[in-house]
Amino acid sequence: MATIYEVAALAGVSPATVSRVFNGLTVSEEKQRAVRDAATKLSFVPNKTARRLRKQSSELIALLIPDIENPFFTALARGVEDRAQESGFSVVLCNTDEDPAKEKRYLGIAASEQMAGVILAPASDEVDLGSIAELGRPVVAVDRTTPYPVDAVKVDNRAAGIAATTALFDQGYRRIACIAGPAGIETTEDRFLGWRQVVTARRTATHDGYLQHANFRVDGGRAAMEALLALDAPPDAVVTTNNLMAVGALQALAAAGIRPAEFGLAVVGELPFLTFAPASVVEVRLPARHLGTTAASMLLERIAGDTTPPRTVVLRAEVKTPEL
Amino acid sequence: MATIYEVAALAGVSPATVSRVFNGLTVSEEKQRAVRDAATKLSFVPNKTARRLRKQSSELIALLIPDIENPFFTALARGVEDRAQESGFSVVLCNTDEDPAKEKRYLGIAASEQMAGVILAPASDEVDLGSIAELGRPVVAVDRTTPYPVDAVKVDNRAAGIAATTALFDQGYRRIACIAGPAGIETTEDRFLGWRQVVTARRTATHDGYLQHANFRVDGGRAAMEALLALDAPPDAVVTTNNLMAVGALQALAAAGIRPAEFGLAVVGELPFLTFAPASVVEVRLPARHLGTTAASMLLERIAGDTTPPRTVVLRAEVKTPEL
DNA sequence: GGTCTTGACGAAATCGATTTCTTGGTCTTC
DNA sequence: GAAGACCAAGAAATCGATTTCGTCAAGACC
Repeated sequence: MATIYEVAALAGVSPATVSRVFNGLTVSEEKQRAVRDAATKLSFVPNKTARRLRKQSSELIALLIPDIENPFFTALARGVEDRAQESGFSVVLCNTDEDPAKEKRYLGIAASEQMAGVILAPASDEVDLGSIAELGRPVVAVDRTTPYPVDAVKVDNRAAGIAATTALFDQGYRRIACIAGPAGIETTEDRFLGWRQVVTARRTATHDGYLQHANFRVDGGRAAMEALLALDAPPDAVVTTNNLMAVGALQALAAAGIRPAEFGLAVVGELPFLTFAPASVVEVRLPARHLGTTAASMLLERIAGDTTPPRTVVLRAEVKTPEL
Repeated sequence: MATIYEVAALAGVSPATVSRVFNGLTVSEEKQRAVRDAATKLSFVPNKTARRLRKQSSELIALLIPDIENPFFTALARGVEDRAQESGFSVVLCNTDEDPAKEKRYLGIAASEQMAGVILAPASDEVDLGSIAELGRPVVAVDRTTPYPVDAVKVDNRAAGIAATTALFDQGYRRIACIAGPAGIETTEDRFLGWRQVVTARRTATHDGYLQHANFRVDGGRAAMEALLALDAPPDAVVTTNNLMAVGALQALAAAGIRPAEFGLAVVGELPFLTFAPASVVEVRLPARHLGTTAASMLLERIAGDTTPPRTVVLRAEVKTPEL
């Protein structure tokens, strides 16, 4: 790999001039041509590391997501990537695995790699943005918010929970349970509050076991649904607060020999890779990709120097009731 | 962010000594303690960029995959990540989108960011590893191979295709079609050859349209299945050469009102997020995660200085026939 | 013609670590 | 006790870019 010095020597100019050519500063026509010729001849590519050391920043943005195997987050990642790409930034994807320790590690890496900024779907409330913040690097929280005064892009989760539950009610179900995620995680908390609000207001039947907490994954949803079916007065419908738990719930229903139409299911999120006609499931579709592009746009504005006070953008989910 | 100079000043030693402490070289007990105290007091973290500029290499490995929304590749990524993590390396995930241009861009980034190595699931045959190779950075091809003399980890795709087709034959199907991926991609090519071998050897019924080429995604599988069903002599079973196309095929079957048991389906890969009892589908499970860990192990060995000739590791897929 | 502004561009400093070179001191060894 | 071996540790070079500073020349203006 050729360096700027070799290019300079070949072109008969100083390294400074080569740098100026590559950074679009004023250089005379002829030297410019000489430099470019020399550069192509040596197939010169500026060393990003050296540049970064000098400039104290890079064209890399870190994206921290809690579960890379969840299609919601990969769709979000696509959004971030597409937007970043347009501005010449590259995205480093980091899988925190819902683990605050891993999250911390990656934030440290983002700092010591002098990445230009961070987009973060926090694994927990006690995320520590101190190290990033004191470097002055912008951070955008996505999907979930943080206690720090940073930009955020989220979904109106309460409304999504309400919409999901109301849709089931409107279909005639009157014993509506809820499979929520781990307690303490904001998104699932709000969606579950939406459910409770509707259930309370409409005075549907209820039962101690109608609220199940599960992990955010398929197995959690399956176990929760099995628990619901084992109640003496089982529900006739259920709201799951994320996509993967809905998959688990459907698996449990299938295993119990219950056909989709007999049992109402509403999911906050989208059922991934559905293989049967999904007409019988209410999906409250989250704008995953849009969350990503929005977060990336906000981050890029900050990187470009925007210093207005932190904003929080709230996107709406789109209800897709089955055509009956 | 404190620098090594500030630590040195506070500890009353030279920067060189601080560096030595952090790199485990011989330093007297007392200076070592002084340095560590100063470092913690200033919460010093070595600047990775400066280190990289000097050492000409980093603890970052690039993983280039063609489709981040395909669960096969995310599982593979998990494998890479887990293994890399153990050795203190971080993984930069790059989504090439099956696009040779994007792939090239990311390879350039990997080079100019002086990443320690690259794990690559090539988007096409004409991948250009020149820039990486001339830097002497190790490359491991995963899932698909390249024309370059580099390490590779792959699956015995031919055997997988044979296994899938044979399983359908054994279940009694005699009109077995194949939905293959885009022509020219090695994995799908080999799987399709496996299918053809069985179909020819067992002399099952055949038809011009029994081989469908589709893109690697859900919509491709669906379209291909629709085309199959529209034939005058439609097949009674189908082998799909990847996971997402199987999802599409199942969707098309469901839309046509054909129940799983009436039509044989074998998939090379795993059906993601299945919501019905999958007993009726033959899955030839690919060791996605294992591909990732193996590739990462090989790469890490190369990074550590292994200079033995390139190896190709071939893993076997595991057939999971439905319990009838 | 003389002073002032302007612009191109080279010399050298800089970013923050690692690593080579050097020095001064301690420890062996005959 | 002198010579050689060895070791801790500071001084300075180095990695490859960017950027400040200063110089020199050309053009503007009175």
